Amino acid sequence: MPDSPTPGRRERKKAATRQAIADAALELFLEHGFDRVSVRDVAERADVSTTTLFAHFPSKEALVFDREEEVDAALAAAVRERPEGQGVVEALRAHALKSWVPIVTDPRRESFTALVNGTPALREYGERMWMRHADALGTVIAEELGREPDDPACAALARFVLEVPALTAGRHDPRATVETVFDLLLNGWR
Amino acid sequence: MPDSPTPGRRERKKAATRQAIADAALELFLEHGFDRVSVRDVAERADVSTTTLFAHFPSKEALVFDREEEVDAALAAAVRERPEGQGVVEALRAHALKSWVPIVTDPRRESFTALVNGTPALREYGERMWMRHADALGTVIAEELGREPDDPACAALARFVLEVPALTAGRHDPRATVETVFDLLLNGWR
DNA sequence: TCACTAACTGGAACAGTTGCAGTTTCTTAC
DNA sequence: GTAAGAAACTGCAACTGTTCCAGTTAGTGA
Repeated sequence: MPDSPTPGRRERKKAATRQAIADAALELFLEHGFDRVSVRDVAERADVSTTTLFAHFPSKEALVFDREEEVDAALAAAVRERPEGQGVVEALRAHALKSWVPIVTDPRRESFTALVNGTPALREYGERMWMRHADALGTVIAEELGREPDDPACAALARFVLEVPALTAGRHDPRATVETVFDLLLNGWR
Repeated sequence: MPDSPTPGRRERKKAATRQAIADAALELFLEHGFDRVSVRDVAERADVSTTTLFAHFPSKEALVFDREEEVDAALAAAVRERPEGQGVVEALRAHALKSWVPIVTDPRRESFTALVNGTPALREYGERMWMRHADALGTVIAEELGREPDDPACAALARFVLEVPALTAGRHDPRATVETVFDLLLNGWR
């Protein structure tokens, strides 16, 4: 949060435009379905040109996944600022339970989750974006453990941890699944 | 190999057309880069209409990943037909070392690998296609161990194993990476 | 040989995305 | 306060992947 003190009119208007586009998109997608709404429709509803829309979002799918920064930072923090003596895996388990599970199970997000899971393009885009954090997380883990930045075991751990949300998707008990998967990561197969 | 005995002229021609398209695509992609070649170019070179091209391949990316069947079958076989007393993880490790590593390290594939790894769209498409085998593999593992077909630990193991190729991409010693990752899967994180 | 049908064709159309030239609106330095 | 400069926005045309459609060609099987 570096720029709380009134970012100037221009930046405020820009943010407002972006928000208007995202809102229009979500509204239309939830009402008619992602595939039956064109980006021109979204732009129309938000009262901007499609050119402007693409100046704010790199793709149609990105309209749905607004606000996904801070993830890198949150992951890094979870690892770096873990309690004295706690292992990396345990720290990530705690982070998953505290930060991811509530999101998945939040009833207010139900329609949103249904939209994403019900649209292959969105689901895949979401997972792809999500997996982009793997490099950063792997590097942080390696750093924390004093290994080479591209240590294969650290890279593997990072990718495996990031698979967790995909593994919980559509299950009745996400919490239990998270526990199971982290047990596997910690203790190995058997 | 169910239809070796002369599949008839029609089927042979169809296969030839498909092959011509795939060949033309690879040739052009290797020469100019994936993004600088349009599907119309490919169709032109293969001397077919773009309509025909899309009758054989579901997307532009699919032109590159020809022939990727048998993967499900090979994975299932690796698990099911493992030696008496060998664990599932060890069986998959052996399969990875025997079947995947040689492909990645084959010098004849160098330019192909460079094309895929150098084109984000292709790399992501490849990984996505690859991950589609996760459900099947997870089910086979569960079955082999007498668990529920959607057992979370089995699903997790399947996804993790399928991440291995992605984890070896671009590393100087794929074999060592495979070993490291499977050690992690078998023994857990310390 | 003849009907049947799968493969192929050409072209139009649609949707996502980008480029471009020009306009509006905010910012900043005078 | 004003003028230069930059950023955001506009409208439109173009390109690309993909699909649709109506028709042609060429194996197939009776």
